[in-house]
Amino acid sequence: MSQTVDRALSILPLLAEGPADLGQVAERLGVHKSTALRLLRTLHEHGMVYRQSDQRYRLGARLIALAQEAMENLDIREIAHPHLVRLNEQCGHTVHLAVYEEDEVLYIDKVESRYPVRMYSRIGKPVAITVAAVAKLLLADLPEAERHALADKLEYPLYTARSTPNAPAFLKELERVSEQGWATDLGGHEESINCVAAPVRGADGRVVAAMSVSAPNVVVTAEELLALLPQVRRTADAISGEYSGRTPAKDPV
Amino acid sequence: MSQTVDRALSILPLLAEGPADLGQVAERLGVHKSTALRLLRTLHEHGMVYRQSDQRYRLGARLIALAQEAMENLDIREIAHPHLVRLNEQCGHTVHLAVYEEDEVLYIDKVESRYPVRMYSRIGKPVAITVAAVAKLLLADLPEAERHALADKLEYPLYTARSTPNAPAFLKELERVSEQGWATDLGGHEESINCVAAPVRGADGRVVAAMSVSAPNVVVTAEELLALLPQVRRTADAISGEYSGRTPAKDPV
DNA sequence: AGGTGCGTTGCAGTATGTGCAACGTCCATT
DNA sequence: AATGGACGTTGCACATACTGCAACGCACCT
Repeated sequence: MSQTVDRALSILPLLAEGPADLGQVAERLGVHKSTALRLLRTLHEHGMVYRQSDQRYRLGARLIALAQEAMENLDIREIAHPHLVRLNEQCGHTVHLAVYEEDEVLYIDKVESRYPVRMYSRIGKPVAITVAAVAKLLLADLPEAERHALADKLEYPLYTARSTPNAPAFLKELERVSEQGWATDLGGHEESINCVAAPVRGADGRVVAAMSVSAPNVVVTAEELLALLPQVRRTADAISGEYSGRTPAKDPV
Repeated sequence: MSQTVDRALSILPLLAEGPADLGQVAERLGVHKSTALRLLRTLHEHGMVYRQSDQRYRLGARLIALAQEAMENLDIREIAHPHLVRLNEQCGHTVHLAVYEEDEVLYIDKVESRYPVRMYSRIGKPVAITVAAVAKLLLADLPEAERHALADKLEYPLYTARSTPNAPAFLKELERVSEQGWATDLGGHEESINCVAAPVRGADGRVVAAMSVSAPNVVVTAEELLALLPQVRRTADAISGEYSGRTPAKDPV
């Protein structure tokens, strides 16, 4: 809606790919160098971009700090965390918490496995939306129209032979997940990694978050991991209960 | 430099304090509601803000994802990580990596303690700049003019009785740190937590990052922690060596 | 019904952002 | 050393695109 702001914000994902100089930014924005310069300067004043010693721009520290605050403001994370830790203490595997927001699913908390083999994933990282167990739960709860629209819009990268191949398969899987109330990802993202996930629901029954336990084949088989399902569901339900009991977070006066 | 972008970006830290509705945003920006609406819409299109069910705005998922990418692009983090993990395996305590950027010091990596007592800190979180051991190392290396200007600009919150009280004390401490080549924080931030830190240097000898080992009094005494100094310095030097040896990261074609 | 608070829309005026062209600087090349 | 090119930077005139206003719609409350 606002051209100037629109252009300025378009610079950020561009820089996320890697550092770029003024000319590159101007070219990719399709504007004159002087225009790009002024936008970058404004972004710089706010600490959103940083000018490194070779004069090129990259994303700045304030951006990272802001994102940090954004996550700390999510009350679901705060409530869930101790539960995730407890589950990790019981089973030893990696535990994730994820939320859905406008076409993206992202991890907002993680407790590392106590086994030597660690998974590659990070808080704040967008999830492989078409295969991850937590993503299935979050999307399965969307209103039908939105769910279909999103499924059509998505791409279906074939990470492995068991990745969800296309929209119809995905929608079918979502329905199955919706009925059974839990989800799995058996090697759909990385060949040797399996996950079991359960939904966290708000007072109105809508899914507000999803949590999962993940472990590589070399540690436990898929069957052994599935045996943890009751524990995972109990944990998710406990979080749901605590979350529903509270009044939604208000501003601190 | 660009008024519109400037205003739009000013919304973000404002929302970082907590969700806000249109009226509040407009008021705090000092602009008309319709103006604020257009800015918020533009931010929304880019996923930087999210409109929750009660119509209020809060920071959005794309912001978090961007920050994530920003950190993954920091080559120093990538190089340092395995070293941090190794140090953690040796000593068991929490290990941090931090960088300085335009008046802020922030953690860019962390390996959790293997003792049951965990520290409160998070990747991406700005560091208590006047007391943290890593901050001392990073600031001690700034050009004198910049260092003095910054020291004057800072605030000196008294977290504990041992917090750095004011600019002169801070500058004196920085000189000491600069000479000895390492730094400590002995209960300056939280009464019972101590840290030992060492600098990571680039090929030109400038400090590009700093790493620290932290542990609460209940686990080890300050003296015991200080005994780890040689190990910490060795680790930091190893990272420095590897970082200097490499050509600075270029765009992947 | 009537009133209040909030988000939203269309519009006219002009402040504000835009592209241009020229300049300075640094680096590579001859 | 001298020349050329690439890149960031500046000042300026133009008109686009942003602003604030006022009116509207809507939901909620009394």
